[in-house]
Amino acid sequence: MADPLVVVADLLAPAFAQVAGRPADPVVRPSDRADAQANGALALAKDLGRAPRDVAADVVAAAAGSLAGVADLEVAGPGFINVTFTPSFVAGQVAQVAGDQHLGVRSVASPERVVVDYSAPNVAKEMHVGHLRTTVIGDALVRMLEFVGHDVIRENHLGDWGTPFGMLIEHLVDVGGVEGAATLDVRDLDAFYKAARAKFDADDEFKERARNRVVLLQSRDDPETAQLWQALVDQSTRHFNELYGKLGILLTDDDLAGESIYQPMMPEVLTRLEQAGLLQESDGAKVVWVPGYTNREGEPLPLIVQARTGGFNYATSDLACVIDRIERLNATLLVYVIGTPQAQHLQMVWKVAEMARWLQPPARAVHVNFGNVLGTDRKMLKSRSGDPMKFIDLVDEAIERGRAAVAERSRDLPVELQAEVGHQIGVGALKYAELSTDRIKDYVFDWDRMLAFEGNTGPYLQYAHARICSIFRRAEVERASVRGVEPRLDLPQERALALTLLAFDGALAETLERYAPHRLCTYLFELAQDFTAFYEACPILRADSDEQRTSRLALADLTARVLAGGLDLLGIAAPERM
RNA sequence: GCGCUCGUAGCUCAAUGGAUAGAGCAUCUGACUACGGAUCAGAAGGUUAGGGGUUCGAGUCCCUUCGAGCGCGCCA
Repeated sequence: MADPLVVVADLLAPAFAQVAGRPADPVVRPSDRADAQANGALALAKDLGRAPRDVAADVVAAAAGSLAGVADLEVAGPGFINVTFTPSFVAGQVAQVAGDQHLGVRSVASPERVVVDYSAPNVAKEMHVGHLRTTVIGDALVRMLEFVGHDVIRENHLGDWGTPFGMLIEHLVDVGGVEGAATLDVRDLDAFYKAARAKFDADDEFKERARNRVVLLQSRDDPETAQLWQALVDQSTRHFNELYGKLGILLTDDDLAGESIYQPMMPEVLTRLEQAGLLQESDGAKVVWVPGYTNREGEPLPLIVQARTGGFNYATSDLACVIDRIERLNATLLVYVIGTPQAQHLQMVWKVAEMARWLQPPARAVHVNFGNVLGTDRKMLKSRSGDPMKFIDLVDEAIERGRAAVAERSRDLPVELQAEVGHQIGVGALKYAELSTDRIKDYVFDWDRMLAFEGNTGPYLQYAHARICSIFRRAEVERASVRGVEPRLDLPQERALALTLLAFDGALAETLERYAPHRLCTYLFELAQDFTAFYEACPILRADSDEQRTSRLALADLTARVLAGGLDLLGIAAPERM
């Protein structure tokens, strides 16, 4: 309960209720013109048919004198109530946060079981920039949801099923079968896929083999086919895991929930749709008509759950997936971190799941969508060959650039640390660039900017953190020793830093409400800026007195912990030296 | 044709319907021996694509025009 906004909201609630003549909650928000601003009077004035200023004045009068920790309440503008805290109140709150393992972040009132579906690469296909987005954003959300107390299940919805596997498996047979899989160059899965596709298109005999192989695969009772399929999956996941490892992504083999595992459930999905009276036939296919959706000709648009040929498709498997997550995993919140182009498909699947009463309150599904990654030419980011940029190339280049920067600028860093720190900086820059802008919009990918180490970048935040660690090294003071200290907030920079430190909880809450990691990034950037301003204006090691020095060390320590903690929630390392 | 998303400073981006639209980069002016200069203080830079509407109040909501991108029946 350290967030001053919450404290003020609680304190003002009785005054609002008194003026309203009924329970009424103030809307309290941060403000750059005061410590906090309550603007509930504006909405209240409408209900009461009175002037906002008068209502605000009444609230202030009703609250006057009863607010511990508040130095001033002032009616401003069209009816805002500006709140200014007493320095001792702010200092006390900071000391409380500093003494809290959780850095003042409240856990959610009612923890839920949450499934986060993210990354979802395809077997025998190279991951590209699109996967970078879902992987980095999804991973950050997982960390944050867990931090506030939810029970989070990660699911990597691997693309490991479907008709392409006929040609992939036959191609694997041609290049050496199961033993051949081990020798595949995992760095060039696309070449494998393309070779298979080329043969499929050019060679009728191969095409026939591929079709037969799909039948064998789907029958699920041919050991040789299963073995070949497994070899492809294993080889691919090895590659994915290598990437996740380099990038510091939480996903492991335990989180794999590929499309293949839902195949056995497909007939049941149809049966249950039938029982619910939703299943219809159209042009020989089994479909569910979804209200509100039309096709090119303006006719109703169905969700096809069984093709004319009898095969199931991804709509069916996504429905099975919803059932599985709700009924087997007991999840109440399904988070899908998937690109915007899938929006209509997901909406239709969920609509059907609702109509069938599989997906109903409290359970609900959320689409955490995201825009495209563009090159500096404002067109989709492509490699030189014209294909989408490979994920692995981006990660490797980030690491390389991070290391180059460290080698150039951190010569005094022990050599054995340089490679590690360079890696952390490169990966941090890449991830921060992904996370720091509104995910819905397209964003421009620019190495030079993300690694410029200036402005709103990962390295800037890491630098601010490393500087604080450096202060403690020089001061030869144990970080933990200043942790109970209540800081003195004499200078404006000290006060500003303290207030920003207290806003961590609110920033994280807003981030999760909107599934918008860039909110947390913006907060951390402001915190780092406030710290450097404080750092310039308030000498720490050369403070006027021991008391002041300890006070400032305490502020510095808490800043470092919030920075490192916040970066950790984004999946970014905070090295102590760089 | 229908539908969805986006359009904010030269560039890259912020802004739960709230006061004078904020940062960073680039540009310009500065900073006692640099507690780590990967820094800080300041200046300049805007008809929020155009038009209309709702509201006490609109970058934000609604309508419309223009521009960019994406999706729309048996691939996933």
